[in-house]
Amino acid sequence: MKESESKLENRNIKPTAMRELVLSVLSEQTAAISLADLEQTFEKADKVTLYRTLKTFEENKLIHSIDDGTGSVKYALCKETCQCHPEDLHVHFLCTKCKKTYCLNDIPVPSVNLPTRFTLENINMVIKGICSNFHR
Amino acid sequence: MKESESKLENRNIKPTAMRELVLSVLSEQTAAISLADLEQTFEKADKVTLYRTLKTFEENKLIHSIDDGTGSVKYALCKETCQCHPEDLHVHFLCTKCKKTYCLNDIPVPSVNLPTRFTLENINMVIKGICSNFHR
DNA sequence: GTTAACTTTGCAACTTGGTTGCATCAATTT
DNA sequence: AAATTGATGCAACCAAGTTGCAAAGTTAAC
Repeated sequence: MKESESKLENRNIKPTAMRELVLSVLSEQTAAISLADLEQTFEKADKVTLYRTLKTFEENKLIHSIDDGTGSVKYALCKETCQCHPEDLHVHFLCTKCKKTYCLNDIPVPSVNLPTRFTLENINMVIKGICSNFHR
Repeated sequence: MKESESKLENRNIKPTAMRELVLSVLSEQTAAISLADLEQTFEKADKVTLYRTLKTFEENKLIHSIDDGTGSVKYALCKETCQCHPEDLHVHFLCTKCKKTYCLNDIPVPSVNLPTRFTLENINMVIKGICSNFHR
């Protein structure tokens, strides 16, 4: 069995050809990509199918979405063990020059002392700035 | 001179009637509000005017915007001294039950040790969960 | 192996939030 | 008062995301 196949099945996603393709595209990325980005890597693929594929992946925690404030949601692969719980989350970085959004996998989202009676479910932390590609 | 007038002028915003009205609505809020919310508080006001008013306010740092991932940007008043620099920023909280977005003014955005060659400009940190209104 | 049941895919069309262009109106300046 | 500048309002547009439905593909049952 192909690796992509088992990755999908591990997350209880039926491994169709389309899904394996999308997964492989996602695996190649160094930055998070949007639905539109994904669409453009395929010459001929329906936006809606890709959209639903991403939704399925996200629901099953194969990928996570990042709202970086640019108006288009980005997606990136989760780590094998990720359950998308607060302790699994990492910081994201949006470069205002190159417009790319990176997972800073090594930087966990810092914990916050919420006032009592506030229950935490999820945290979205996006840092904007200039990335190393523009500092060289 | 009215207080709202001077608040506007302090931020170099020409105090028109419309702008004073919008400012007063913003002042009344306990949660951040969207353009659509704002539109509804006025019986008769053009969406575009309100939109541009918010833009002007934001550019001049009278208010700040929060992208809470709901698909509509929210706005809230800045503190008097706010320059919207990283050290001025606070955490925001989106309640998944009541759908309101609150400024947690007392909780500064925690500082993050970025890898070298990453320059920080801004941070958006939104915590999702359930707010006190639903814990009573 | 054929039929039935279910899932995925693809097309069209729509919704919503945000945005721009342009004409009009108000206010400030000379 | 005429001229310049800025604010407002209407219409129309744009992009991202989303839904409905039919066609194609897959799986299961007989």
